[in-house]
Amino acid sequence: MSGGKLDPIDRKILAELQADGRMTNVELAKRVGISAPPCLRRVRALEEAGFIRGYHAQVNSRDLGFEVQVFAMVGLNSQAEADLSRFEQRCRDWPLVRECHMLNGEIDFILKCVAPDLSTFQSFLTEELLAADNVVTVKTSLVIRGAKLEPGVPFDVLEARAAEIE
Amino acid sequence: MSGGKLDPIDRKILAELQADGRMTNVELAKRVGISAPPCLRRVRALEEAGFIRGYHAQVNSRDLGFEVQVFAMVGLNSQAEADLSRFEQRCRDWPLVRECHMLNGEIDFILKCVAPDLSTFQSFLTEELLAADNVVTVKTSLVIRGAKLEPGVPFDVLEARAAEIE
DNA sequence: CCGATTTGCGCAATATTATTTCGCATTCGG
DNA sequence: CCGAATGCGAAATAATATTGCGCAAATCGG
Repeated sequence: MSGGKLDPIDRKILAELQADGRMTNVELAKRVGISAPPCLRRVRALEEAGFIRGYHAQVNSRDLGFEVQVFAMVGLNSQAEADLSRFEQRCRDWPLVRECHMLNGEIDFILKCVAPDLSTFQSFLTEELLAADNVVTVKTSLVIRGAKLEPGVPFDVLEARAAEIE
Repeated sequence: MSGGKLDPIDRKILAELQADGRMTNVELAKRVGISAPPCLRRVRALEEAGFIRGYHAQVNSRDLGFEVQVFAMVGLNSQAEADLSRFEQRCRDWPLVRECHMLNGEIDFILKCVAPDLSTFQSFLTEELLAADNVVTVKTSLVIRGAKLEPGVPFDVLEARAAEIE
């Protein structure tokens, strides 16, 4: 695993842990075809090297009382790096904003937001987001339903590419 | 935990497992202030009841060779339920599409896509997405950088609300 | 208000799993 | 062809998960 390159076993480990992050190490080892100790060493190395950023339980936000999900497309006045960074920091400070991506094109940022109800979101929108420095336009779209929510990366595509490269 | 309602310990469990999905049960028990066996029982019950949908390792897609992330805003011709469902099924079948949300407003769907490189994405865009039945407009925006990527739900907001309700 | 039922805790015992240690095989550069 | 480096896996040990109770507090019908 030295030079930062991954062999097929490493990729299999990542794929399995992406699919089930609580799999026991013995089960994982069985699936990738090596014994438990080297398997654990590989997992630790992958964590250490940053290929694995963390493990998270996927909670059902609707059941938890966050009925509203919204995508907000934000346009800024100035795209100077300092202003972009300042806006990003704002987003990090807002708990209702779960994701913030800087985009190219007319939209500068897209935010994925959650809220317990519409009025909570509206308050956030008008009092926080629209009121924020440097924000010019915000277009929001309510999520009606999530049709696909796959975490991470398509490992089947990755394997196909890896096979090509060989 | 009977009627589907959550007590403060359950919420703490969810918060902790959302933050670190591989935490051992003893550590979790320690943090939420009960002993290991009832803690494990609660976790199982939360999984069973669907509050926890699964556990996933968060892999670093860029390091894995998926350099390109794109948001695609899709407009359809017909919004009849059958047509919406057909499009959603298409999205589920496309590995490069990781998320698909149905929205209100002029945009019908927003897709979060990944690809190893731009040309792979362009091929997907022209040969698959734009060529798909019922698709009228697709606006794409490249992700320049991800400024905030918090999985799940803001438990601090949840706790604040829970406190109000009491 | 009281006893029966329910719910949920935690101790203690057992089964699984994680982690360390170490020796062996393979690879690689000289 | 040889020593160093890498990575595997068996075996031993340390932690953890899981099960099986008994017990206490809350709930409920009378």
